[in-house]
Amino acid sequence: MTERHTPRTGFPLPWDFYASDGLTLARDLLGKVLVRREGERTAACIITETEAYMGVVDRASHAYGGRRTERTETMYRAGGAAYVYLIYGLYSCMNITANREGNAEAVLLRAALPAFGEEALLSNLRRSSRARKAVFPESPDGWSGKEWIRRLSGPGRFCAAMGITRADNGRILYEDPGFFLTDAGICPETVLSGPRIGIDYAGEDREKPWRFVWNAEADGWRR
DNA sequence: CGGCTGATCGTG
DNA sequence: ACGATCAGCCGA
Repeated sequence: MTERHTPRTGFPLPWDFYASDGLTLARDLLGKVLVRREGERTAACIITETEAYMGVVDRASHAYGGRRTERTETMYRAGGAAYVYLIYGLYSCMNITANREGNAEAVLLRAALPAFGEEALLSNLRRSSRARKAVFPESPDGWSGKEWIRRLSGPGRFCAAMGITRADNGRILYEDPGFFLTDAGICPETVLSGPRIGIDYAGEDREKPWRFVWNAEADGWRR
């Protein structure tokens, strides 16, 4: 858990990286590195799991049927914007918009591997756990190894670790020096797809295999 | 393990 | 009311 160097992983990915359709972007995001600077602190992680939400015709999408509200407005932005919303009154979920303005396609970030700034990631997780302490007095502590990685899995936990909240909604990932994606030269090989999680209400779109998981360990990634 | 449950609040 | 969730607990 020692910081050795700042990630010299190159430059923010440009706007056209996000210009493809949601399904393509969902796959392309695997292995990319999300970097977030907050003051002095920098945290970064490697994206390992995504879900595509395919606009106004997708029954699972917040924008289904062309729904345009204050919340969903961000989804209609051109590719490269962060769409962050609060779910169950407790957790933040982060999407990245895809395609052109008006398409309302977006990719939910569901899991990642810690890449840099583990001090910040860990303290963010501790803080978010503390919020639950009022209800569950026993606070988990001393996470390590497998347990630690597991804590970056799940859209809510991922956002909690990275410190992402609705304050980040609408940030443009290709022109924000404090919040961007970069290509670290990671090329995921072992990628599985399957149905999306938690969308039982989506009728015929429930089974669409629009969730993508990179099995990093199978490609030789160890900690 | 797997399945259930309750927390909690913005959005519509 | 309800949800693109999570953690804890219970039973097997």
